[in-house]
Amino acid sequence: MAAARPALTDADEAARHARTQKRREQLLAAAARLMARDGSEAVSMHAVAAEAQVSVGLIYSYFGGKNDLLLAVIVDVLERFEAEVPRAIAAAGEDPVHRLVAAFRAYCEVIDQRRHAAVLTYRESKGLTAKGLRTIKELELATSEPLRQILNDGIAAELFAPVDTDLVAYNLLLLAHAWALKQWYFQRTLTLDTYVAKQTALTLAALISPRNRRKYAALIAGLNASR
Amino acid sequence: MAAARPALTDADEAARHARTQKRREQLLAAAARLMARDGSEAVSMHAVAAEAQVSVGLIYSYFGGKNDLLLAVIVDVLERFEAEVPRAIAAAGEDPVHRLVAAFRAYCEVIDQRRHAAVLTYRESKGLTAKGLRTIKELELATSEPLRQILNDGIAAELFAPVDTDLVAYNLLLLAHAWALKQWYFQRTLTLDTYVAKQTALTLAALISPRNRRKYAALIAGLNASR
Amino acid sequence: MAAARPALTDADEAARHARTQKRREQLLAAAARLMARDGSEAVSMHAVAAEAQVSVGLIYSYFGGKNDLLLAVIVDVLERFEAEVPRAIAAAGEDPVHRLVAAFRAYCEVIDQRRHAAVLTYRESKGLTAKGLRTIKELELATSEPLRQILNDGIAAELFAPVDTDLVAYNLLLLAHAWALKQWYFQRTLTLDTYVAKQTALTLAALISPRNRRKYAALIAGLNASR
Amino acid sequence: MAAARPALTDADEAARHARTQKRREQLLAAAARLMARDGSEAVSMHAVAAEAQVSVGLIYSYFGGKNDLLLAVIVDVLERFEAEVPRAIAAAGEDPVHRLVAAFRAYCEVIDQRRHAAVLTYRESKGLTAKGLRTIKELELATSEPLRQILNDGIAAELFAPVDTDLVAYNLLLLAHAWALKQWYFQRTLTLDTYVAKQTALTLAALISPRNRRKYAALIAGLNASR
DNA sequence: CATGAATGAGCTTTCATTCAT
DNA sequence: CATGAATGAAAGCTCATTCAT
Repeated sequence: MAAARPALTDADEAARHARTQKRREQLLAAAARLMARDGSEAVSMHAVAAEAQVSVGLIYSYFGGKNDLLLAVIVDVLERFEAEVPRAIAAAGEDPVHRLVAAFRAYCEVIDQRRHAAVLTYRESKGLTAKGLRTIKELELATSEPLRQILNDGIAAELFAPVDTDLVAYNLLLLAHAWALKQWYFQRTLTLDTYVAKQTALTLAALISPRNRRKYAALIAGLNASR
Repeated sequence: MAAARPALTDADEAARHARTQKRREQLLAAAARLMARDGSEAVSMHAVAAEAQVSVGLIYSYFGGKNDLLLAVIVDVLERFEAEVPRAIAAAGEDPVHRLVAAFRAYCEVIDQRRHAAVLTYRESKGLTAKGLRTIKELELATSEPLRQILNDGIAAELFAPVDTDLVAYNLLLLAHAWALKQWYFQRTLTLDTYVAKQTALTLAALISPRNRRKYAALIAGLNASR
Repeated sequence: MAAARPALTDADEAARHARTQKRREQLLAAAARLMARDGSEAVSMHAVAAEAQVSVGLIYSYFGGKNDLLLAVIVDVLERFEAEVPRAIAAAGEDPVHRLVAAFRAYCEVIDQRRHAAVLTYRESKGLTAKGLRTIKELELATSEPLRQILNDGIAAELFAPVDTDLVAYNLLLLAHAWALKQWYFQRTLTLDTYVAKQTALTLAALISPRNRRKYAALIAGLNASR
Repeated sequence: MAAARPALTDADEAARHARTQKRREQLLAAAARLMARDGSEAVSMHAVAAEAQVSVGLIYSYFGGKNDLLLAVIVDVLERFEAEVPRAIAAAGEDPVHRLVAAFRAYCEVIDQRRHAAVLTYRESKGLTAKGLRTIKELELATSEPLRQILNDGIAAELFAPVDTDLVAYNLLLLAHAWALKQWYFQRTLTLDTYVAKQTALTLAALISPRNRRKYAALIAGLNASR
C-alpha cells in the first residue's frame, strides 16, 4: 500500500512525459513545415506558434529559442534518416550491388517524403552555434556511412572498381538531396522512380568492373527499362 | 550650335553611363562579398553601404530595394559563369571527351574562385519574386547548356553511351557546386585538382563506351594519377 | 456529538491558520531575499516560486499578485523595525541622551542586519498602489516615532536645544538608512560601530545644550574613542 | 577661395554637431522625466520616444540601448551638479563658514530644481554595467569634494571641530538628496528655504567650536529666524 | 491545497525604406 | 547625385497571470 504513491507518481510522470513528447513533436513538425518552405530566417516565432496552434510563449518552454528550434528541426530530420535507411538496406539481402541499389532508392524515397526538410541543411548555417554545426555534420556523416560500407564491401568482393568510397558515397547522398533541392529541374521530366533508376544505372556503369557486367545484366536492363 | 548640344549631351550621357555602371559594380561587389559570407538575410543595407563606402540612400537609386539587390547579385554571379566557362571549353579542341574534361574543370575552377557566391542560390529563395526565380533558373539552365551540348555531341559520335544528357549535365553542375557547398567534407581530404580528377574519372567510367576505352586510356591514366 | 464537530472544526481552523501563516512567511522570506538583492522588477514570480520551493500558482492563493507581494514584503520589513527598535530603547533606561544613543544604535543595527531589505523602499514606487504607498509612509512615520518622542522628552528636560524634532528624528532615520544605501562609501573606511559612534557624536554635539556638556562628557569621550 | 570648401564643411559639421547635441539633450530630458517619475525599469523605450516626440528607432542612433540611456541620464544630472555647485561657493567669499552655508544651499537648490532626476541614483543599480556604476560613484565623490574641501579648510583654521570630513561631507550630500527623496515628509511642513536654514543651523551647531560661536552669532540668528 | 502548462500582452532591439537637404 | 537622420513595422523573447488537473 505504501507502494501505491510511487506507482501513482510513476504513472503521472509517464503521462507527463508522453504529453511533453507529443508537444515537442507538434512544435517540431510545425517549425519544419514553415522553415523548409520559407527558410528559417523568414519564419517568425509567431508564425510557428500559429502553425502549431499554440502561443509563442509555449515554444520557449520546449526550446531555448529560435536557433535552438532550428537545430532541433534539422537534427530531427537527420535522425529519421539514420533510422529509416538501414532498414531498407537490410531487406535487400547480401549482395553489395543489390544493397547499393536498395540503399540509394531508400535515400531518395526518404528525401522525397521529407522533401522540404531535406533542403534545410543547405540553407542554414548562420544562427547555428559551432556545436550545433558539428552535430549536424556528424549526423550527415553517420547518414552516409551505410553507403560507404556497401561500397567497401563491393570493392573487397571485387564487384566494384577500387574507387574513393568517401567520394562516391557522398556523391550518392548529394544526388539524393538533389531530388529535393532541384525538384524544379528534375521533376519537370522525371518521376521519382525514373530518377532513381537512371541515377542508379549511371552509378553502376561507373562502378561495376567489366567482368561482372554480365552477372548484373538483368538488373541493369531493369533500370534502363524505366526510361 | 544646334549640333553642339547633342554632341555635348552624348558625351555627357556616355560619361554618366560609365559612372553609373561603375557604381553598380561597386555596390554589387560589396553586396556579394557580404551576402556570400553571411547569407543575404544577415546583411543589412547599412552594412552594404558601409562596405561600398557610400550612403544607404544611394543604393536605392541603383536598385529597387534589398530583394532587387540580392537578385542582381545572384544574376551577376551566374552571368560570369556563363561567360567564363565557354572560353575554357573552346580552348580544349574538338574532341567531346577532352571538351567534357575541360568543361567540368572550368566549372569547378569558377566555383572555387567564387566559392561563397556559388552558395547563394542554395540559400535564398524567400524574398525573391517569382520573376526573379525564373530568371535564376533560366540562367542556371543556360549555364549547364555547354555540358549538355558536349554530351549530345559525344553520344552522336558514339563516344559516349546514350545517357540522359539533361540528367548527366545537371549532375556535373551539382558536383561542381558541391565543391563549395560541402567544402567541410571534401576539402578535408582532397584538393581542387584531385577532386576534379576523381569526379572526372568516375564520370568518364560511366560514359565512355567500352570500345572507346583504349582510345582514352592515357587521359584516364592521367586522371587516376592524381589519386 | 454535536459539540464534537465545532471542536474539531476549531482545531482544524487553528491548524490551517498556522499552516497558512507559515506559508505566507516562507513566501515573504523568499521574495524579500530576491527582491532586496536584485530589485523587485528584476525578480520573476517563477524565481520567487523556485526560491520558496513551491509552484507559481501557489503564490497567487496567498497574495493578490506581484505588486501585492512587493507591498507585503516592504510592510513586513517595516513592521519588524517597529517591533525591534522599542525593545532596544526600553533597555537604555530613562535618560533621554542615553535613550537617544541606544535608539540610533538600534536603528543602525537593524538596518545592518536587513541591509538589503532596507534599500527596497528607496527603489520601489511604481507598481505600488496609492493605498500601498500610504501604508508604507505611515509605517515609516511610526518607525521614527520613538526618536521623536525621545527628542521631545530631552527638550522638555532642557537637555537638548529646542530643535525641530520632526526634522532631527527623520535625519537620524536617514543616516541609519544611509549605512545600507551608501555602503560602498561608508564601508570603505568605517565599521558599523565606528559609523554609529561618529554619527552619534555629531548629533549630540548639535543637540546637547552647553550647560549639559559636562554631564555627558564621559559618554561623548567614549564615542570619540572609536575614532 | 580654396578655403571656401573647408569653411563650408566646417560650418556644416558645426551645424550638424549642434543638431546632434540638441537631439541628445531632448532625448535625455524626456528619459529623465519619465525614469525619475516611474523608475527606469517601468519606462519603455516606446514611452521615451513618445515623450520626446520621436520614433523609437531614433533613440538607438543616439544611445546604445536602454541601459546606456539610463547611464547617460544619471551622468548628465551629476555633471550638472559638478558644474553648478562650485559657482555658488565661489560667490560666497573666503570664510569657510559662509562657504559651507552657501555650498549646502547650492546643493539643495540644484536638487530642488532636478528633484526627479536626483532620485534616480537611489533607484537604479540593476542594468548598469560595472563600469557605469564606477563612473557614477566617481562622479558622486567628485560632487561632494567641494564640501570636503571647505570642511578641511575650516578645521585647519580652527573654526570647526576636528570632525571626520568624509563623513560630514557625505551627510550633507545625503541631506540635500533627502529633500528630493523624502519630499512627501519634509515638504508637508517646510519650504526649501526653511529646510536649508534648519539643516544648516544643526550642522553649524555640531561643527563650530565654542570659542567661535560669538563670531557667527548673527549668521546663526539669521538661520533661526526662518523657523 | 497545490501544481505547472499554457497564454499573450508587452518589452527591447533591428533594419528596410524614405526624403529633406 | 549623394547624404544620413528619421521612421515604424516587426522581430525574438519574457513573464505575470490563469485554470484544468
